[in-house]
This record gives sequence, C-alpha cells and structure tokens, in this order.
Amino acid sequence: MTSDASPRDRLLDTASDLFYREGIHTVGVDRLVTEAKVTRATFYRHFPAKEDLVVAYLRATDQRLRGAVARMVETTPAGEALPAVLEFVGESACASGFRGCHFINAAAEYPDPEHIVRNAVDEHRGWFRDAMAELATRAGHPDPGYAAAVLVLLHDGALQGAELDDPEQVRRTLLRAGRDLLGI
Amino acid sequence: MTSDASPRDRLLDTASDLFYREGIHTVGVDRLVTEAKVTRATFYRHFPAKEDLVVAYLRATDQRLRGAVARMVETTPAGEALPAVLEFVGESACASGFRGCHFINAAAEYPDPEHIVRNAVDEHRGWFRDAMAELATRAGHPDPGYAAAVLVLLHDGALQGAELDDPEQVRRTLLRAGRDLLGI
DNA sequence: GCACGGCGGGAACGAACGTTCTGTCTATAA
DNA sequence: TTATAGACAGAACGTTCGTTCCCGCCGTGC
Repeated sequence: MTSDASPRDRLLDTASDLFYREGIHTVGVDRLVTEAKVTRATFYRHFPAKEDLVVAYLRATDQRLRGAVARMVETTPAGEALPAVLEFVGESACASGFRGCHFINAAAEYPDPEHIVRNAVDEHRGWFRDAMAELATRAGHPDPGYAAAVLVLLHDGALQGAELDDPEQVRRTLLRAGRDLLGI
Repeated sequence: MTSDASPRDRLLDTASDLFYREGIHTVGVDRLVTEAKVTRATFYRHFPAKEDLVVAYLRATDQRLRGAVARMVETTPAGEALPAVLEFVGESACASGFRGCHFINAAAEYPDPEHIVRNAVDEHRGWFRDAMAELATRAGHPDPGYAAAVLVLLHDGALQGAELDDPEQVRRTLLRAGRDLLGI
C-alpha cells in the first residue's frame, strides 16, 4: 500500500505514476497532493518546487532501470547480454500501461537543454550508452561503440514506436533488427 | 515576411515555430496572438480552440513532409529510394534548430490516444509507414513490410536521439545501420 | 513535562491559463 | 451608398497554475 508509506514516498510514487501516465505539465500540484493524500505544505517541505519532484521522479526511474540492467547482467552470460537487453526492451514496450520512454517524454516537455530536468535525462542516457558499450565489449563485439549506438537507436525507436503503433510488431522488428545488426 | 500574410497564416506560422521550439503546453494563447500580431478574437474566429490550432500545426507539418518525400521519390531512381530516405532523415536530424520529431513530441504532451491531436499523429505515422512500404516494394526489397518497420524504427530512434545526444554520431549510426539492415 | 519538528487542514497569493465579450474601424461587395 | 464581414483593441470571464502562509494536532526525544 502506498497509504502507509512516508509522505515523501507517497508523493514520489503518485508523481511517478501520474507524470508518466498523463504527462508532467498536465498534472498540477493539486492533483499530486490530493492523490498522494498529502498537504501542499508537506509537498513544499520535501521539494523546493514542482520541478524538483520531476527530477526526483526521473532519478528514481533511472535507479530502477540501472537495477534491472545490473540484475540482468548478473544472470546472463557475457555473450548473451546484448540480446537479453533487446528482449528486456521489447518486453517493456509491450507491457500494459506502457507509455513510451520516461526520459524522452520528459525531454519533450522541457525544450531547454540546460534545464535541470534535461540534466537528469542526459545523465540517464549517458549511463545507458556506457553500460551498453561495456556489455558489448565484454561480449567480444568488434566495435563496441557502434554496438552501443545501435542499441540506443533501437531502444529509442522501439519505445516510442510501441507507444504510437502496434507494440507487438515493434517488438518483433526490434529483435530481428537487433540480431541482424549485432551479429547475434 | 510573415507580417503581411493573412492572420490565419501568421497564426499558423508562429504556432508551428513556437509549438515545435518550446512545446505546446508551455506556449499560451497570449504568446501566440502577441507574436502573430493578431487579436484573441481573430484567433478564435479561425480556430474553435487552441487544440484545433495544434492539429492544424501538425497537419501542415505532415503536408510539408509528404511533399518532401514525394519530391525525393521523383528525383531518385527506385533502387535508391530507401537510402535516400535515410539520408534525408539524417540531414534533418542534424539541421540547426532541430528539436526532435514534431509528432512524437506532440504525442508526449497528449497521452490520451483518442485525442484529436493523437489522431493527427496517427495519420502521419500511418502515411509514413505505408509510403516506406511502397518504396521498399518498388525497390524490389524481399520483405517490404519488414523494411518499412525498420525504417520507422530507425527514423524514430534517430530523430529523438539526435535531439538528446550528438546529432552527427546519430546520423552516422543511422546510415550504417540502415545500410546493414536493408541490404544496400 | 515540555519543546520541537513533521504533518494535516485550509485559506490565500499573484500570475497565467483558455475563452468570451463589447465595441470600433476598414475594406470589400451588393 | 450602404450592408457585411473580418480584423483591430482591450477588458473581463472563471479556472487553474505554482507557491506561501497560518494554525492546530500529535508523536518523539530531551
């Protein structure tokens, strides 16, 4: 239950849910405090402003994804890590309630590249690219930089495509294209 | 000059510019009528509501892209149409002022798939996929459906990646991956 | 026992939102 | 010449925005 968590956690949980499902600008502070069962005063006691909650939401999502990838890496042999990532992306894209990439969606609402929200987006993307490059290296891929760039490209395209078109078809295309490109 | 165009055209031009550069929700009607040098009454005489202007903006963008693709198809032999599309996408992504895909960005701000804005997005994406499938067919590609799906995937990934990462690197990755995947 | 900090309830702030209105001016068409 | 329609100017609508404040309650630690 979220109702017996701390006010800060309730806030972050409902923000994560609402920001992702309905967008950031369209979800007001009213909505947030009402659904989190928290008062405005409590909101501003934990977050200096709404955009700080947005950053916290992205950072929490980032941490969740880092954990998922780390767990995946631990449980799959080095040679199968890249296809495993593709499977993971494909499954995420087909999950119910999927609404595209958290970070791409957030960036679309914050055009200024210097904004703190964009900083959070950049950090996540930097980590993902580096993580993919390292996986490719460990898998013995001849060109890890290219492999990472390809994985980022396919990742982004698949996540946005799955939201806007048929997720299952996108998933199939992603897997087939990934295997073709990465030589696996 | 936009200042001697009709009020409706001025409105659509400034809306296209502002919506793309700064986002849709963040640009208010105040901003629009001020920069278009048009009064509120004139605004609402031409568009029942702001979201109708958003739809008009997307439809105008859609028409521009259809024209660009049609022109490209006319001037390139059938066999080279697919790489030409990739070049076009890559160049667009590296153009100054590029801010990602108009339609993906708009969809990120309108989560409801039944919204009229999303309808405009769906129409554009449907056209693009069909156009790519037809190009692939005419180029003699053995699996036009897959080729079209791949082009959509790479297109989406490249456009969002170029906005968030290094556009030149994304362009190179796009071209190389496209050539590898489409056998060209 | 008492001070203190976290939280709930709720009013209030100024600003901006999308939208509607009244009224005046001017160009075009009957 | 007059009627009409479109664009102008600008005030105003009610609502919502993000943010701040005051007050009373209650649990914990000194």
